[in-house]
Amino acid sequence: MWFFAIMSTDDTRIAIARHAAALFLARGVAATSGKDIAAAAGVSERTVWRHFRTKETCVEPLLSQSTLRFIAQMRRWSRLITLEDHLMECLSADKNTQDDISDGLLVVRLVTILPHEPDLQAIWLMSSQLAEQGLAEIIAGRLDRSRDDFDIRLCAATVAAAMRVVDEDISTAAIIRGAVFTLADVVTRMAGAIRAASTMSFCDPLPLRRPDLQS
Amino acid sequence: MWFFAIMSTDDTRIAIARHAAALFLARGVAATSGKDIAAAAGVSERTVWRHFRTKETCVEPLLSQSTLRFIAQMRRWSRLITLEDHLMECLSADKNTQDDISDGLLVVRLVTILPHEPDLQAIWLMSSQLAEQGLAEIIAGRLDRSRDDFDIRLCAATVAAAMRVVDEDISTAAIIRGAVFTLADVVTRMAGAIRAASTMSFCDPLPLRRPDLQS
DNA sequence: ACGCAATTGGCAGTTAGTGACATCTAGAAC
DNA sequence: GTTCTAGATGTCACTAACTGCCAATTGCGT
Repeated sequence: MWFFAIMSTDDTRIAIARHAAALFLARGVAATSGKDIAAAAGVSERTVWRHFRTKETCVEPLLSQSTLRFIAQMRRWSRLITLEDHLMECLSADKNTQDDISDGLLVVRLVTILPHEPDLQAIWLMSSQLAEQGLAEIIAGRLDRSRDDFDIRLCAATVAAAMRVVDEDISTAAIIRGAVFTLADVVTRMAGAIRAASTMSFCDPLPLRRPDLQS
Repeated sequence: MWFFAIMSTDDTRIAIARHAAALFLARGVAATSGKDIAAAAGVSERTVWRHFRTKETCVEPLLSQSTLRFIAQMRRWSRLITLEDHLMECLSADKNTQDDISDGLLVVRLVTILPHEPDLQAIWLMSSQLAEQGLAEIIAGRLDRSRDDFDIRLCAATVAAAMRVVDEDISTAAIIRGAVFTLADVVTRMAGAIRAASTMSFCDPLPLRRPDLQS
C-alpha cells in the first residue's frame, strides 16, 4: 500500500517547500543553506536532498501545487460555459483551506523577488511550462484535437505565457504597490489576457461532441 | 581599455559553452563534471567557475548568443517592412560565419535533448525570456509605447512563447525525424506563429513616427 | 622597458549533493 | 497482539560543485 506512504512523502515535500520559501524570502537564496532548510522543516539534511536535487528546487512543489490545482479545476470546464464564468469558479473555489491561502501568499511573494533571484526564476518558468502542458490537454479536449498538434501546443504556450505575465503583474502590484484586487478584477484581467493570447477560439461555449463519439 | 579584455573573456565563455554543450550532448549532463568541461575547453576548473555559477549554465552563452543576435537584427526592423520580409533578412544573414552555423547546430541539438535534461530546460526557458525582453523593446518601439506597459509585456511574452514552440518543433523535426527546411519554410512557420500569437498588430507596415517626435 | 588593469591558475576550504546501511514507522497477515 | 514487510527517514563517510585568496600571466599604453 504505497498510496498512504506517498501521501506522507508529499507532505514532507510541501513542508520543506514552505520553510524553504520562507527562508528564501527572509534572507535570499544565497544566504540560505540546505542545512538551514532541513533544520527549519524539522528533518535531516539527507531527507532534503532525497526529495530535491538542489536547494532552489525546494520551492518547486509550492509553485507546481498551485498550477496543478488550477489545471485540475480547468479540466472540469464544461463546453457550455464561457471562460469568464469558469475562471470565476476556479479562482474562488481555489481559496479553500487555510493552507491554500498561505501557500498562495508565499507564491505571490516569491514572484515579487524573482528579478533578484535568477535560480528561482528558472523554477517559476518551469512551473509555467507545467501549466502549458496541462493547458494543451484542456484546449485539445475542447477542440477535439490531439494535445501534440502543433497548433494546440502553440496556443497552450501563448496562453500559459499570458497567464504568467498576469500573475507577475498582479503579484508585484499587490505586494510592491499594495494594490488590492477583487475576485472579479482578477478574473477580468486573466480572461482578457487569455482571450488576447489564444491562437484558437476555445474560450466561448462550444458544441458538444456527438454522443456516439463519446463514452 | 577594458574593451578588448572583455572580448577575450566573452571568447573563453563561448569556448567553454561549446565544449560543455558537446559533452552534454555526448554523455548527458549528469555524466559530465566541471573538471571534464574545463579540460575539454583547455582552461582550469577555476576559470569555469569564475564564468559560470553552475555547470548547467555553461551552455547559456550558446543559447543567449543566438537570441541576442536575432534580437539585434530585429532592432533594425523598419516600420515600412512586413514581418515576413524582415524575418527573411534576419534568418538568412544569420548564417554568416562558420562559427554561427556550428553554434546554431549545437543549439538545435541541445533543444532536442531538453525533455531528458530538466536543468538545460530551465536555461532554455531563461533564454526565451531574454528574447521576451528584447521583443518588448522592439514592439514598444514599433507602437510608440513603453516597454513596461502591460499590453506590451503581454504581447512580447506570447510572441516569445510562440517562437520558442516553433524553435522546438523545427529542431526536433530536423534532428529526430531528419526533416529538411528551406529558409522560406522557416520564415513562413515563424511568421505565422508570431502573427497568430501577437496580441497587438505590429507585424505589418506602420505609419512612420512624425519627424518632430523623433531625433 | 615599464606599469597598469584584467584574466587566469593553483590550492585550500566550504557548501552542495550522493551512496550505503541501519532505524523507524505503520499497515497487513496471522 | 505479534510479526512481517515496505517505504520513509537518519547517520555518516564520501564525491562533486563551488568560493576565496594570492601569485603568475597577458596585453595594451606610455
